[in-house]
Amino acid sequence: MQKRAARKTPAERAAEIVQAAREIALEQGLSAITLRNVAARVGVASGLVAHYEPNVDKLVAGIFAAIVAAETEEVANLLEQIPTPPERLGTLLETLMDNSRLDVTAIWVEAWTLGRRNEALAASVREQMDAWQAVVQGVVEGGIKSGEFETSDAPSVAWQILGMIDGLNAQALVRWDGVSDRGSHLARAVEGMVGAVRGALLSRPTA
Amino acid sequence: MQKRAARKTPAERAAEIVQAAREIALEQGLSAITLRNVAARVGVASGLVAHYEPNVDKLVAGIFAAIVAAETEEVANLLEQIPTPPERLGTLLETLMDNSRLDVTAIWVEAWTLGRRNEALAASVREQMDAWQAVVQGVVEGGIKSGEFETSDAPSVAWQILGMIDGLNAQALVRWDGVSDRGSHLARAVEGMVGAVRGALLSRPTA
DNA sequence: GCTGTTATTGATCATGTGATCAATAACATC
DNA sequence: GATGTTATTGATCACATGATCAATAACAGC
Repeated sequence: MQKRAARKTPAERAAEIVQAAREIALEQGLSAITLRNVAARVGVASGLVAHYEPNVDKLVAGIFAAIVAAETEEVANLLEQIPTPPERLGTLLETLMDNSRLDVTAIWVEAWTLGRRNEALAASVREQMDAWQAVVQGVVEGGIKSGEFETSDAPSVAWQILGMIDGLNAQALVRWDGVSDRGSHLARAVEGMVGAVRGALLSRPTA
Repeated sequence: MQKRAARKTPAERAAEIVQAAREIALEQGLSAITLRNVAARVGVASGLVAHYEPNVDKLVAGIFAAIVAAETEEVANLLEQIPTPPERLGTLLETLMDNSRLDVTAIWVEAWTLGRRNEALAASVREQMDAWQAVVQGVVEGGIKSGEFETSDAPSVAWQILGMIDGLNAQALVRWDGVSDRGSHLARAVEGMVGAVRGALLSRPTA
């Protein structure tokens, strides 16, 4: 049993701390990111975490941004490989509604509230929302160009789609039962909004 | 300047405390409901609040339920006075999206996160979600009966509509700009979902 | 007016938070 | 091996939380 933690490169240690904070956020929420909590996970004194992260609020904001940006990028990359806009939008909905990202959803929801008292986090939230919106807007605009979508207001529609997804995911966080066919109901709603042919967004052939 | 708070009936004092907690929740959020905070607002010692509310977690859960239930009831009553299901659903969307209830939305969002560590609150959240869902489901079913809506799954559609509204409102909490015509975009989406004629949900004549 | 009930106080305890910093010890360099 | 740099510690501060409870004082009924 070693009393003192092994001495490491500042870069290494900093990475460890960020990683620990990320894990804590995903498992227990952003508000569980505390100096002592992170320190314990790394196996280090609390003072060391404070030494590397001069400000907890900023650490939280940074972790939030890292987690969410990774997801955005991942999905964006996935969409790039899909040829047609309707399929792309359908995949977007499907991917975001598959309940495999509920931990990230929980972080979004918590950030909305925490941003009220953490200005750095609030800024990160706005930034990441914009990033998401840009991705969705790109898909919608692609559909307009190809003539498969018909809407005059791609930016607003993109925001709307995002809001719907967030709301439905937040709902699933608390109450996952009672709702069947979440994906196809949403697909139908979005079809109505972007002016697509009914069923156009279903990547799998209609049953 | 009176040192000691005037002696009051337990019922009176209890009502004061609940009222103070409600105001704090709406102004600063559920997590601002603390013994000392509530006590200060009422103008009594912190111990007295603890005396009337043996458990802060339950107080928070109760305040949440009171605030949200009042809103549900208010909207339900409003809808009762509207004759046709499409108009009723349109009014529902309009009412919930008019940004006059953002304080209540903030409480919903916070409750979703806080429910993670407050079991009583989590139970209240589920309860109040069910109440909302019942209201929406009633409207949808009315439209099915009248032949103006066409969907085979009223319960799921109701959940879906709720989720969308919540998500869009939560979004408005953080970022109110950049989105125009939130109401009409949503109306179009919901029309697609309930199988209504396009424009059927707009209470005002289409421009 | 006296007396008993009880609404109210405020100090206290155990915890938890972020932040600070002198002291320590491990490592690299000479 | 000695020396200097610096990663690391852990005690400490000020503050906030929920909860408890003996002491106090205001009121009602006699």
